[in-house]
Amino acid sequence: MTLISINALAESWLDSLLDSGYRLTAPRRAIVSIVAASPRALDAVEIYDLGRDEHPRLGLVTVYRTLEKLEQLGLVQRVHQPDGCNMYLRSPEGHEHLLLCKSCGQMEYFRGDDLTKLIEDTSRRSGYQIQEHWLQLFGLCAGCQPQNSPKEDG
Amino acid sequence: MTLISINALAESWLDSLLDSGYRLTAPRRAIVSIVAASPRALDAVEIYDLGRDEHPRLGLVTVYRTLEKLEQLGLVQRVHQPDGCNMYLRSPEGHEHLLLCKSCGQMEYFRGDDLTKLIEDTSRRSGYQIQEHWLQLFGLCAGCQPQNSPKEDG
DNA sequence: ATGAAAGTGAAAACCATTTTCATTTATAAG
DNA sequence: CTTATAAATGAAAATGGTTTTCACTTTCAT
Repeated sequence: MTLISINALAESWLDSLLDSGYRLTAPRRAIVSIVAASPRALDAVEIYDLGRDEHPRLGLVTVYRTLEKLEQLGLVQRVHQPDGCNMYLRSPEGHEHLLLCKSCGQMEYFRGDDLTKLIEDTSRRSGYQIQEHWLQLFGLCAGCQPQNSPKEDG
Repeated sequence: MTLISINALAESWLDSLLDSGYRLTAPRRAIVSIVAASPRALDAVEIYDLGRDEHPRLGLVTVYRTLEKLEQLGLVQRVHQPDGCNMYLRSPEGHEHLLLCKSCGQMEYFRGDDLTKLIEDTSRRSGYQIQEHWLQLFGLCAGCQPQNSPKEDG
């Protein structure tokens, strides 16, 4: 994703906020520019710290409130961590799932087309009407894998 | 699962605790009997409340500490909720995934055999070495679905 | 410019979970 | 059956991410 398209993404988020009746403020612009540009999930405090470079008076509360709005608009996805905390990541196009590197925090989306069948099968067998699902894979990205180790059985 | 086998399950958990060098105490017996017998995921406070019927002096802290041990022994599985809190559920036999009813809290395990292929494919395509995964489906169990509503597009 | 409503941020509140620490208890040894 | 001791307990306090409160500021329509 180039700088130009990242800026376009941030602009489109600001447009969405406006379209939904929200106002454009300096704190929101700072938060939007950071989250739209980040290829990895960030937690609220990271966004807060980065945001204060751009807008020193920024408050952590505003970070949470803005993320909540961006999530409601479907622009940002909340990522649940094993420790119960949340990180925030721009939404993918269409429905994809998350792949997170436990070492560097890098994330990628991947398409889970196969999952549709799994969910349908499970719904049929169990009788459940399935409304929502979480699939997150955790591991080591290519760059974080030990380069020298003999191949392992994983 | 019959009463007899539930009691056997609780006994086997107590044996596991002993085998790992832990002591058997009244609070632990109460917690084990509740969690081993429950077909649905319970949160810490639910276990605390149920546990005090059996052992009135039980403390919430002990519930957390015992659940931590049971989880480490692989006997209990922690279920992450969308709100960030945790519930606790006896572990399935082998690797299965969770299906939770958003209405009544009933849960079922289902086998995600198909997921193995998805994970392998994703690992190959992304270069990630995948170590862990979460798959949880949320919906309405058969009993909680609106019986009278006209069929919907879900 | 002006006013009303939305937005902000510091501080306080919240709440699930964890830590602290003095007391109690299970277990092994005698 | 005692006794010693290390583990376990529970009340209270601490923690830490997140949310609420509220007085003040800012946006935007007029």
